[in-house]
Amino acid sequence: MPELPEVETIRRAIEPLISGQHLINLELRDPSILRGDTSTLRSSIIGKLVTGVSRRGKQLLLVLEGGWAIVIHLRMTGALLLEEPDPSRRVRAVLHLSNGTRLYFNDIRRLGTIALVKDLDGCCRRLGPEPLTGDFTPDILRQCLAGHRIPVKAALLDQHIVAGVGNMYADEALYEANIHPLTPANELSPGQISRLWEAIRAVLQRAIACQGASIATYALPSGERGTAHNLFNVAHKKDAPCPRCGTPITRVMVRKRGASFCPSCQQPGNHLG
DNA sequence: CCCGGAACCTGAAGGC
DNA sequence: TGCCTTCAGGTTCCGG
Repeated sequence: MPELPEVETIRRAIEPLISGQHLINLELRDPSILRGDTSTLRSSIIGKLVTGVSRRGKQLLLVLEGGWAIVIHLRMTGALLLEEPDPSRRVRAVLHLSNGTRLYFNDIRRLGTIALVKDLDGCCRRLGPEPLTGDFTPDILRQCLAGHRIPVKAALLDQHIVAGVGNMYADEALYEANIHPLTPANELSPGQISRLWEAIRAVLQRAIACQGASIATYALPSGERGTAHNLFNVAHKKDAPCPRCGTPITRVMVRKRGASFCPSCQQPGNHLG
């Protein structure tokens, strides 16, 4: 599933190909994926210069001249491909650039969305902090989690608390920080906050270096697969031995979401350090 | 604010 | 073999 490392990998791949080009056409093969005031906005972005490609959380932002932007969210099964896939029946939209580059928005389940926005700041304002920027400190993380009695696993998945972390990397970060997923977010000790902060950043950076995790349908724009899943300790590892202690990895449901963890290394009430 | 549940969506996997 | 149910997971919305 595309989380922050996967979206960042896609951003890095397409940025040099489309930045500085003009958007010739936004071909909508399945108009239902488009969000926002469609007809007016669509006509106002055609022909615009793409000034850059950025990312906010799991959202890919194609920034256009004049304050416009195309905001792409891949959700579960979305992909941006440089070549038309075969079969092509799941291509929902195609972006045509002035240098001939085409970006195929492929999405099996049609949960992914494309939004055309004028107010980029406004559309990202509700997201929590970016975990890989310099202003994300342990104290910022502490502030984000304060006041939330919900399980820390659920808090990490809430994009309004921290942006970009999804199910896989939340499980990996909690494992690396030795924190039980059901620990109330506002009951983490200073030491746990500090370890979790470090773990979130390490897990995400490592995954970016591996160009993302291709557990299911995720692929780079080139069609290649990422290799970050080879580093996973707990995510999608139910019943496998914990790399540290050998205890089989357990999977439980936390607020209707699967949570994989080591029941020995990540015990509740581990307020050590 | 806090929480649970449903909805969106399709393909894989499991039960019978 | 085939039908049926469940699950997977990101996000939003709605009700208590």
